[in-house]
Amino acid sequence: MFSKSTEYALRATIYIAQKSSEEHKVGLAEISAAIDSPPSFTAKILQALRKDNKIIRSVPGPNGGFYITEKAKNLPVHAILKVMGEDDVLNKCVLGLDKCSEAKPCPMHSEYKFIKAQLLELFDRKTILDLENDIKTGEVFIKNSRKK
Amino acid sequence: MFSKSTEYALRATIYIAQKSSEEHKVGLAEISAAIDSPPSFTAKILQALRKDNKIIRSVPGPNGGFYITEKAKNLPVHAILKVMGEDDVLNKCVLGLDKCSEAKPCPMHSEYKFIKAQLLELFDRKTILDLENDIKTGEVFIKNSRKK
DNA sequence: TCAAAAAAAGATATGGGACTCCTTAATGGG
DNA sequence: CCCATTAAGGAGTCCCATATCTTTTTTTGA
Ligand code: FES
Ligand code: FES
Repeated sequence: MFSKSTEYALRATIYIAQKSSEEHKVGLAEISAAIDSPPSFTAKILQALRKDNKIIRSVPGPNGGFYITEKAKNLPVHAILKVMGEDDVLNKCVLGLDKCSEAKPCPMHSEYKFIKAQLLELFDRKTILDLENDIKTGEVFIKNSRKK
Repeated sequence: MFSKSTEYALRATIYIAQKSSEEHKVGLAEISAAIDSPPSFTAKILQALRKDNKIIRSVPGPNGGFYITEKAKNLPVHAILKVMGEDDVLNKCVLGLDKCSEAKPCPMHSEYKFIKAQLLELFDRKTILDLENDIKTGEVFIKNSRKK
């Protein structure tokens, strides 16, 4: 559904939300270990998220790292998708028409549109804080089991 | 959602269903013009669909081309996805875990699973014939408007 | 003020999807 | 039987997402 970059962005953001605060930041090494992502590549993605100035923040130097404000935790998943340039992924036509629209629908559209609406609603409603809480309260994961 | 190849495969199959029969086959040039896809690339995709021996058939030579049997028209969209190797696209985890499962769910899973189920159901229920009929009866398209 | 720590930035692979082109094989009509 | 027609097959190009490595900049704390 999403690119690797976006998947890492989502997982990293959730982890940062879980483990950091303005007083206690988390470093790149810890993050990429926790979400099982390539460290250098994750660095690039975190840079992108940070430059956006809305989602995460960072500070270099000793005891530096990444963190997220309580306010930013209320942003919906959609905000991350937007920064990652996948805002329109869900407006893509199933059959590959230029765009999925009521005006020029493909043969799948009349049935797909309801599912699409649910996806849009979900990514718009679910906040970073929600995802963080899910981890606290339920048996959910943001990392794969150790492979080999 | 799907790769370009798969999108072309779906559109091409629909067009072939619409315009061909065992007696009247349609050629590559006509197909790629009708669905607005690169001819040479489309040829590769049609080869793949043909080799599967389930979806479409073809005959070379004068008056040759591609066609689909009435029986094959009853195959679900899912069958095309399978041939194109995108069978598991819908079992991908939103956050990029190895697989989307109840056993090891990500924080999006509890809500996403219902949407996923609808997608799976749709691709399993909707047949090639259904899509063909949609074109006949409704205002739907399998090609973009001419661009410059 | 200096050194260590950590992120930022930049430069450089790599693999695969998307697409092209050329040659080969099969078919049917005359 | 030959030739035009059309699909099949194979080799190769291009670009971008993914990923790595190195160097620079910023910050902290001793
Ligand atoms: S137009 Fe194709 S899915 Fe909406
Ligand atoms: S496990 Fe992530 S979507 Fe199902």
